[in-house]
Amino acid sequence: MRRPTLEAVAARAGVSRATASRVVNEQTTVAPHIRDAVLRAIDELGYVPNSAARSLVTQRTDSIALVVSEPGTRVFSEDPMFSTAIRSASMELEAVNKQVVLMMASSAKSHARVERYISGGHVDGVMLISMHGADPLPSALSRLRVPVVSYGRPAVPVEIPYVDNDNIGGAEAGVRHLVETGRRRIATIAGPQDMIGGQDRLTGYRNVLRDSDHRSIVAVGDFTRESGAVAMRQLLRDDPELDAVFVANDLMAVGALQSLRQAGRRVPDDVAVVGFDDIEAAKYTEPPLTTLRHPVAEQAAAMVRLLLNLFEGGTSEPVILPTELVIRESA
Amino acid sequence: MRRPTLEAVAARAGVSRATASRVVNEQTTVAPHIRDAVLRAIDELGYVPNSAARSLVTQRTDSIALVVSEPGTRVFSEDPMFSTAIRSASMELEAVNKQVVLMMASSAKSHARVERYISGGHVDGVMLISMHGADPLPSALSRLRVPVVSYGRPAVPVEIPYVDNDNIGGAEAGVRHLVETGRRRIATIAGPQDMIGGQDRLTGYRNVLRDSDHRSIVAVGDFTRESGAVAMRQLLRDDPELDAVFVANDLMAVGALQSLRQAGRRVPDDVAVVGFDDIEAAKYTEPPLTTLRHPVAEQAAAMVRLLLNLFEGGTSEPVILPTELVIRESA
DNA sequence: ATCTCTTGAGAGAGCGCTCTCTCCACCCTT
DNA sequence: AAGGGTGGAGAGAGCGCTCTCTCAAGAGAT
Repeated sequence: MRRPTLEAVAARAGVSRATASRVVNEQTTVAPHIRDAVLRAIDELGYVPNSAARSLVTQRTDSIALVVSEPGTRVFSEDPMFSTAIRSASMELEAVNKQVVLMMASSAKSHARVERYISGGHVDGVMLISMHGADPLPSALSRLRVPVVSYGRPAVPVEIPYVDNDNIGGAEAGVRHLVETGRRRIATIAGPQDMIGGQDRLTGYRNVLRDSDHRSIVAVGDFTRESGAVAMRQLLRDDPELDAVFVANDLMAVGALQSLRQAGRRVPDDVAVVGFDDIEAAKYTEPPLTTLRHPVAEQAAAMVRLLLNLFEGGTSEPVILPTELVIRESA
Repeated sequence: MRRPTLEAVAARAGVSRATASRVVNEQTTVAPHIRDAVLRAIDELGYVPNSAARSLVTQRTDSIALVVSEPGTRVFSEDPMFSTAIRSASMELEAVNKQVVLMMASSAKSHARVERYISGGHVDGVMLISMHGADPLPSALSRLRVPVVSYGRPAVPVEIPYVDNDNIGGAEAGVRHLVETGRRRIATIAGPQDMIGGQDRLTGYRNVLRDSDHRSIVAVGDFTRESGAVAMRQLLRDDPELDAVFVANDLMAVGALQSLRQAGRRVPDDVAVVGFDDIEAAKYTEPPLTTLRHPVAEQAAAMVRLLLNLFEGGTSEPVILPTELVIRESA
C-alpha cells in the first residue's frame, strides 16, 4: 500500500492539488475554510510530503552533510568532545528542520565518495570537521559550488568560513598563570604540528615565554595520553629542574601526570601542570587538572548558524570563541 | 549553471536516455562500445545522478536513519562508547553506499519529528539507539512499516531485531571472579533499572550470589561517575565490612574508587572493584580497573548487517555478543 | 452599467530519473 | 527460404511535487 500523495489529500478535501500544496507550504492566499478542509484531509490520511519529489522541483534538499575527516592512523572521533560537537550541531539543525547526513572520511576512497556525494547536490551545505593539516578535503570542498563551513580553522589557507576557539589566547592565559604563580622553568608538551590546535597552542606558549623572558622547553606529542606520558619523561630528562609544564591537551596532561608521579614529582608542589580542553576526566585526575575550557557545544552551534547565515547570503566572517582558565589543583 | 542530467549524457554519447540509464545502473544489456561512449560522456560532463529523481521513481532512498533516543535529563551521547558506535555504524553503511541520517531524539517534540520523518518514507530503514526504558520510540517505530533494528535490547517487549552484548553473562563472570578470589561480602552498584543494561547486570550479580550462597548488598546509581561515588559511600555505611563491589559500569566504578580512597580503603587489598564496559579511562584509574569488555564497534557493525539482512528478507534473530573479563589491578 | 483591479483557485508543465513496452536486426532452426 | 527467437536500443509514461500561468468572481471606481 502506497503512502498518500498530495493528489489524495486534494481529492479528499475537494480542492485542486495546487491548493493543497499551498496549504502544505503555508502560503497565505488560501481562504480559511478551504485551508481547514485541507488540513483535516492531511490529518485523516496521515499525509507526509515526499521529500524526493519536493527536492526534485525545488532543487533544495534540506539536508546538510556533517563531514568528519580524520587521518587514517588516528581516530579522533573517539574524542569525547567529538560527540558533544556532533550532538550540538545535530540538535541545532533539527531546530530549523534540516536533516543531518553524517559522513566519515578517513581513507582516500571515502574522500572521493564524499566529494562525489557533495558535488552531486545531495545536500544544501557542508559542515566540515577536519582533524589534520594535510587534509585535502577543505580545499576540495571549497572548490565545489556548495556552501561549506568548518569546525576549527582549516589548516591550509582556504576560503572557508569557520568557527574556532581562541587557541593562542587560551594557551597564553594558561602559561601566564604559570608565570604569575612564580614558576621559573616552564616546559610545554605541544600537540601535533600538522593540526591547528597543536600549532596555535604552541604559539601561545612561546608568546608568553618570550615576553616574560623565560626559556622555552618543548616536547611534542600527538594528543594521545600515551604520547603525553612519553613526552613528559623526555622533558624530565632534558631539564630535571623544570617546575611547570603547559600541556596542549588534557589527554596528554593525564599521561604527563602519570609520568610525573612515576618520577616521584609532586603536583603541583614540584611541578605545576596546566592542560587544555577541560575534558570530563580533568576533574578526576590526581590532583584535578587546571586547564582551559572552550565551549565545544557552543562552537558547533555557532558553526550551524554560520552556515544558515551563508544560505541567506549573509556574511562569512570567521567566529572566534573565548576560552576560560579553570583553576583546579594541578597549578 | 545546472548540473548535467542523464539527458545531456545521452545526447553527448549519441544514445537514448534509456541506454545511458542502463550504463549508469550497470545493466549488462549494453554493447561494449556504446557502454564506453556513455562512460566517457559521464566522465567528461562530470555527471552525478540526481538522487531525488532516482528515489522518486525507485521508492528507495539509500539512506538509513540513525536515531539516538535519550532521556531529556541525561546526556548519554557524551558517553565515549556512543561515538564509537556511531562511527562504526557509519563506516559500515558507507561501505555499502548508504547514507546515514543522524537524528537526536531527546524531547517529546523531537520524538514526533523523528516519527514523522521516518513514516514519511525518507529512509529505507532505521537503526535505533535507545537509552532508557520508558522510551516510547521503539514501539512507535516498530508500528511503522519500516525496517528497524536496535542497538541493545529494547527495554519494552517489542518485535524489533537487536544486537546486544551479554550483559547477564558478563556480570556473572565479573562477580564469579570476585567469588573465586575469595571475597566474602560482595556488594554491587547497579545501574538505572529503567535501562536494560542496568537490569541485566544486576540480574547477573544476583544469579552468582544466589548460587554461591553470598548475601547481596545493592545500591543503585544512574551510570554517572558522581552517582557511583554516592552509592559507594552508601554501601560503606550499610556494610562497613564489605570486601568487594561489582559496579555496573566503569564510570560509576571511577566514582566508587574515589569514595573508597576517601574512606581510607585500599583497592584491591581491602575492597576489590570490578567495573563494566572497559572504557578508555579504566586503564588509567588508580589502581587500573578490572572490568568487562564488550565490543562496541562490533556491536554497531553487527546491527548494520542485521538491517541490511532485513532488507533482503533475511532472518531477524537477535544477536548476542560475548563479553570478556579484563583483569587489571582493582580485583 | 461597464471596466479595472484584486483575490483565490485550478490547469498543466516539468524537475531528472527508471523501467516497461515496443521495435528492429540478426541468428538459428526446420 | 520462412518462421521464431533473442539481444540490444529507443519511446514514453509516470514517480509526487512546485510554481507559473490562467481564469473566474467579486469589489471598487468611473
